[in-house]
Amino acid sequence: MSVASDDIAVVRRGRGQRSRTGEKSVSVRDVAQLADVSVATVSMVLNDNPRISRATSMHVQRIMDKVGYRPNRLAQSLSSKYTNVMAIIIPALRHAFADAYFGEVISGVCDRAGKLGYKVILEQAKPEYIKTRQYVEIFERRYVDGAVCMGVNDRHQYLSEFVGGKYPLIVVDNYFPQWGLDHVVCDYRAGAEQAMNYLLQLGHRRIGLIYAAPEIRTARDKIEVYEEKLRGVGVEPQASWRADGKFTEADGAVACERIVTAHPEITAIFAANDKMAIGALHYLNRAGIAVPGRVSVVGFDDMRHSAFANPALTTVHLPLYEVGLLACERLIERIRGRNEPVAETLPTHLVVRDSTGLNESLKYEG
Amino acid sequence: MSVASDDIAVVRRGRGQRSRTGEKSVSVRDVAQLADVSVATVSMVLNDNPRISRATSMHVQRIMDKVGYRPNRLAQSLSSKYTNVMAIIIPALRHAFADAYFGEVISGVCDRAGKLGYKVILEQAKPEYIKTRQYVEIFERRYVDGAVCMGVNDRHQYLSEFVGGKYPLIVVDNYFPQWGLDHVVCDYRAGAEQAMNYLLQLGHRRIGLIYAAPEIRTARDKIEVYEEKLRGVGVEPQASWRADGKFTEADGAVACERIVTAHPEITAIFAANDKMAIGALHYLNRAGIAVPGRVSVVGFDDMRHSAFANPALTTVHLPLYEVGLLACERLIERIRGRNEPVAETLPTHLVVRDSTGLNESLKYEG
DNA sequence: TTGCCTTTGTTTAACGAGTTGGTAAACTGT
DNA sequence: ACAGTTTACCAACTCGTTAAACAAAGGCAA
Repeated sequence: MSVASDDIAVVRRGRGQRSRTGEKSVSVRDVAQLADVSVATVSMVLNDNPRISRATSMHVQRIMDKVGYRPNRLAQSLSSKYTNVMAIIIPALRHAFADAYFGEVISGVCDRAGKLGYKVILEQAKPEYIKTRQYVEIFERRYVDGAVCMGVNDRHQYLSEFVGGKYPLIVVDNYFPQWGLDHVVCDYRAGAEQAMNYLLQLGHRRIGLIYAAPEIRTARDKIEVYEEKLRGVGVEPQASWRADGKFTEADGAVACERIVTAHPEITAIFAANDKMAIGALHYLNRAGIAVPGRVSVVGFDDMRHSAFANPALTTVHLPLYEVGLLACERLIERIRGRNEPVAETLPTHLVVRDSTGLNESLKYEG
Repeated sequence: MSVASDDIAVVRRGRGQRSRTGEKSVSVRDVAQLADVSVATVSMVLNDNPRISRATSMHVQRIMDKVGYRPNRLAQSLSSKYTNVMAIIIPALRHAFADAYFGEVISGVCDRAGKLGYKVILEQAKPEYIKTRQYVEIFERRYVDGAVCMGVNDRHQYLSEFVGGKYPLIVVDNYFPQWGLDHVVCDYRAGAEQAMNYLLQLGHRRIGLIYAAPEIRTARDKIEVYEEKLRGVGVEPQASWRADGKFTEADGAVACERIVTAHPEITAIFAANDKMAIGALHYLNRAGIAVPGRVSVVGFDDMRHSAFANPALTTVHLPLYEVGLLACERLIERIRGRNEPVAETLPTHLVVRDSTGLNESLKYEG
């Protein structure tokens, strides 16, 4: 017996992965040997295959616990078709992850993914990234099973490569009806209507618009609703009532200044996101223009800190965290085999705070 | 010749991984066969091993391009010891990724990681995550080669498992001298000194403190410097001059209210981060307390939108993006074999804006 | 001509799992 | 006691890549 045990050592010769510090990690083979069963049995225990008896299963489990066996995910994925990893692709803006907008969605995706056994990798779609087709490379090289794609605009033709569902992809907060992709979006039109209706109710008629990124379908929706709503009350929107704020505080402030100085008759500003709205508030404060006394401001997104702006910002709440949760779920369904495209639209609502008030000029008119 | 070619088909029987849509992907074997060389040669071409002649290399390259061969990363990692993936571990705060503080660091890590050929996965250290030791599981199951760890506090004993460098880990913005881990931190003490020195220069003596998370070493540093600096000018800091703002706008506002109502003699507030400072500004505005007229406010972090607060926030700038870049670099060095711990400290500087001014009460005293 | 590097490959065994056809052994029914 | 069935498991191969050991041919000096 004692001599024969050498054979075991011989069988294991050369095997056993060593970590960078030289420790060997335990594999199925080790467990199988210790439990005195075949590797197949261990594998089946691992995936609780009904072909294994409860007794054997418990026995093997105990051994696994004892030696601290952890199945190597690389080996698992190599043979199993799935990696259980998804990518989040965000645009290559400066310090994009520091943007609360993307952050909320990412939080949602990560929370749900973690719960469903998926890991999440982060990808930034820089020009170089697009040019070298990395977005498809991550699939071909088996980094991920699927991708959540945010902040894409109409010029991003690369999305067309995902038509047909060869590689699972879900688009967040934009939609491409022509391609039959999955998407999860907030109801941007309804949100814009809520904002505009409220301003109109307060008596505002000459309303400025700080827009951004008209190459994004959902951003264009806001512009269109703005125009429709004004025309709905018989006001023809002037081209110079609007300016591009590029979704940033700084450019939002500049846009606001441009609009307000050129058109002192403007009594309200609709900003297409909170960052620009906060930029606008900042300019108005500096310029000594009372908010909401002389000019009302409405934002869009309901970022967490917008409630703490001075004055607290009235804005349209977007369920971005929920969008993330749902996008993650739908993506996993697609990974698991669904083939018909789905399109989810989540409701928005207006959050009234202190940056909006009655159109004061009404007092003199009425 | 034509008959013998059947053998080749026989060799390939049963091989070829199929994607979920049923297409077979091309492997080294396919390339080898087409190029009429061995798989080893293809592998060596891939890693441009000098043992391969230029001619053969070019020939194989051409075939790879033609058939669109993409090496399977799972298989590569399985045999190569490295995964080229790193984790970012952040605390389990609600919607943590939407926090600009973490976002800046994450941006830095991602940018540098992408450039150096690493992918980044996101992990949230929820209680459950800690309890089941997932932070070590990601190493044992070969998800990652290393981890960047943010927002850890002194109660997070799990970090002690990384002592000795078995698994590469780098700690951001906190330090544990006793464990010999790698860290990259901002110079929190210097930052706090810059803020306090400035307030003292402006003539403030009765200064309130909105602190948070004293279980974090770097957060404690700010508190200690606050006390030291006050004592340095002969003022004994009162316990009730301070309140916990929990790093959020809402609690920052509450903390500010508590301090200011209990101590009307206070002329300045030092907040341990910008979010709490913005909460404080919000409260002060609502309460009709002039900033900086009656109370000055200094923040900490220099979040992007702090410049657009009303009034624009004076704050201590932290090079968080650079911290991310550096953390990523140092981590990769550690992965590649460095064994001595490193500790990097990055300088901060004060950004003076509009929320701070001379102590007005000096007028009456002087 | 022999011996010995170099250069340039190839053969083959890992890496650590999943999977499937096959088959002893233990039951069941008669 | 014997055929038929079920249970419980194993051997052997799979996935796609790396790397160590081995081999053949060419160059060059003694």
